[in-house]
Amino acid sequence: MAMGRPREFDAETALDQAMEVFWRHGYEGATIAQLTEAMGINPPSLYACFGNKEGLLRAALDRYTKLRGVWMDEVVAAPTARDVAERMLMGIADKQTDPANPPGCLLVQGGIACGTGSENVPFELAARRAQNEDQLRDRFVRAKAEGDLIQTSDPVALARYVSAVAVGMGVMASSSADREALRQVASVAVQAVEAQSAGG
Amino acid sequence: MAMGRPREFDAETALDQAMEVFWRHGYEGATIAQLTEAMGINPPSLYACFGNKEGLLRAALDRYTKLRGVWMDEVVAAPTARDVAERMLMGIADKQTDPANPPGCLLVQGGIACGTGSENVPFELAARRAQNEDQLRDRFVRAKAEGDLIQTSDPVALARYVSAVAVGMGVMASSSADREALRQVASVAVQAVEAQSAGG
DNA sequence: CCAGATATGTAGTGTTCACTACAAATGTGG
DNA sequence: CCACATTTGTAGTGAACACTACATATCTGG
Repeated sequence: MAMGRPREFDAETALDQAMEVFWRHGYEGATIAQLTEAMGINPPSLYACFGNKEGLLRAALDRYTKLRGVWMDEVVAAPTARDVAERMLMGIADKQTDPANPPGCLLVQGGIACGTGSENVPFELAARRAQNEDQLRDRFVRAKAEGDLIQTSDPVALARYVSAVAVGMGVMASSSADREALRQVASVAVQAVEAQSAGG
Repeated sequence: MAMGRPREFDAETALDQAMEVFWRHGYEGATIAQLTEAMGINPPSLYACFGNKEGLLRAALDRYTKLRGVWMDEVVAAPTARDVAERMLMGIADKQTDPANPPGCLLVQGGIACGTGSENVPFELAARRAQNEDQLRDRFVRAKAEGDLIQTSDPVALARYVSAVAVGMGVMASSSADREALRQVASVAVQAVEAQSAGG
């Protein structure tokens, strides 16, 4: 009985636009005015759909990590730990300098430090980064079990390491590092994984 | 002829307090009210001494990089490229989890992404990080000339790599990574430098 | 002791922020 | 066609922000 007036905008398309604004300006740097303009809607529509600014960020993060999760599945499908690291870091070098997106990574750009009232935003981002790290860790645990990584290697530390390099590359990308520079970093970084690989 | 009323606070002590606030909340997240309270002064004193909020940040960054520069000199004094990397990254693991300071690194926490009107803050931070990278690069160039690094190694890429790892560790530290986790990352990271070292 | 100069504390300034009342518009079920 | 439910656009709301006018206080040089 009575379904109400239908929404006139597509939530996912609007989220993509919001994602870009957060990505470029960070959570605190992004204003509702910028967000609504990018999304092509007015503030009341935003609040009716996403609750508040933080709810919008969470929705954007959900969408970001969902897209990214598909890619991560391809990454961990690489045959060896070394190839996983290389595929991940080289892919990140390309993605973080893709002109179709703002530079860097939303999970870093979103907000490393925030002011009073937004203290949980950095934690929110950290939790999403931790998901990637867990996925890497599981893959490296398997690599060690398969004898691909040497027995003295620590899969947890390796996953942390690759994750840290990825974050560092994201910060570099956001401060105008070019693709070649990021690839150089990735190339060197992979050598540490090689050093823990059997026959490497 | 008439020197005026003397300042009642010590500028460097006040800067240390401001530094901590920027470190913890980022440039945009830090408010003048928080800054003045931490510094123990009133807004007019702040503006008379530092110009504006951005001027205060620059002064805090100057002080931060000055203190850090002393430490970096010790780092590059290590005998080999490998030891330079180890000393730097292990030292960072300790410093970024020192309870005497906010977690992470001011040059990252200060603001990776900022809103309209503060666009140059991220560049300001990036420029300071680049100084460290340059210092590392010079050291690695020397290491290669000395035969400490193998002839196929790229000192520029190596410096970029170590710098990227340091930044990544900073982000990890700010999201509650403990000292042991950072040391693990440092330990793995050093292996990439070892792989480019003569006799490594 | 006085004039010039700078610092300080109080108490604001205008602006921008996230967020929302409200009425009009647009749909559905009976 | 008629309640009813929900969305939309306009136009604000109070709060927080960076920053400052101004009177007072505290110094130096003569």
